[in-house]
Amino acid sequence: MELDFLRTHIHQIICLTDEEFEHAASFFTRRKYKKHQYIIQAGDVASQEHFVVKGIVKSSYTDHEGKEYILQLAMEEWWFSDPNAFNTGMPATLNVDCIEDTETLSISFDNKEKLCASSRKMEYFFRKKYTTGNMALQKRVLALLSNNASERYKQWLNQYPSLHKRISKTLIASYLGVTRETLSRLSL
Amino acid sequence: MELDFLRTHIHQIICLTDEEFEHAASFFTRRKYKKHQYIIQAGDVASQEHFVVKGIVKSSYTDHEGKEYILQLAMEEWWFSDPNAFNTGMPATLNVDCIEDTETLSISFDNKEKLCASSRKMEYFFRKKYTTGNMALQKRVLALLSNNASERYKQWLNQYPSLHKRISKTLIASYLGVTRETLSRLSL
DNA sequence: CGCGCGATTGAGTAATTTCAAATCTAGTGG
DNA sequence: CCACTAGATTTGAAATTACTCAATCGCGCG
Repeated sequence: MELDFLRTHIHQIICLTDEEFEHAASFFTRRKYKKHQYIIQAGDVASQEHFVVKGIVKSSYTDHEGKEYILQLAMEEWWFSDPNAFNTGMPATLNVDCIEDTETLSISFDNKEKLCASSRKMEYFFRKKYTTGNMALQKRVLALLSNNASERYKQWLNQYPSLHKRISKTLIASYLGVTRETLSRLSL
Repeated sequence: MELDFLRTHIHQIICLTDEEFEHAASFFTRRKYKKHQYIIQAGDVASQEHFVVKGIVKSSYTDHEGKEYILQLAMEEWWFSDPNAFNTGMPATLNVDCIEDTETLSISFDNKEKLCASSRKMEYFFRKKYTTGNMALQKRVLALLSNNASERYKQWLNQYPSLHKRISKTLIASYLGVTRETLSRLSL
């Protein structure tokens, strides 16, 4: 069941009793989205943080010229949101839509705060989640600063071997910050 | 005093009593470094997280060709470490050294965990700190993906107006991911 | 069969880097 | 106060990388 998947995920970091997990789970809602459906749209409020149970979503920013830049490609066991919108209550600037049919367990900002306030372990869990998120983001900044297109692509293939079968090269290019034509020309 | 500065900083997010703050403060050690001195060196363990009381440090990665890429320029009221080394115990891959004489309040990984375990409010504080850190990192990723050199420089000047007087353009260039020659040629 | 979409290829252009040299500037010692 | 030096910044010209726009290819599916 979907909740088991969340439970396994949480248990990689903390150990919850059945009651503790059920308490935590009660703050989440289960959601289903179809391929190409939007989960978050720029301009809307984005008060939910989502845990991917099944599927893949892409989180992206579209600039004034209509060019799209992908911030995250989130598959099973990843969390996503528009962090700025989620944490500040401001309108979303990102779009999130589904690359495959997707199921999530989602939690509102208020519920997340209530959950953290009521469960020491879950606050610890989310703190640790953010530290790993920080490490990943910093790694990506470093890659963008120091690696050329070919090296970034190689590193990406290494880091996410299971993703590249499920995602078009056009999207990978947009994640890496190059055009699809350039990605296509890379010799590796 | 240095601790007052930390206290003010913490109070932007949570409210601590005198005793609570003194308890928290007891986990930190005060440190002084001179300009050009290393605080963290690649290869060493980096078990401390640092809060800047005074001064500026740069956190950077040096690749096999000797090129340096700046991950962070941390001034007063910023936190820095080698996040990967700090959280995993692995040897540091980053160098951190002082651009000015610098004073920090520093906390070890173990002490940070003890502090969080003993103080609900401080665990909340660090969780919130990481969420804002995530937002900032994501903003930087987006800037690297979507903006050219000139736009990144403009955005940086806007975002950190007080920093550019204290930092050489060579370092700013390295932070922005361009050569100093390119930065020098930008018309803005 | 033919449409539609993603991937590739080609040619010209724009942005950035590289390497080298010239210029500027702040601090030091005479 | 001035000359001098080290470091930072700027400028120049050629080379490289990546982008743009356009055309072609490949393939699954109705």
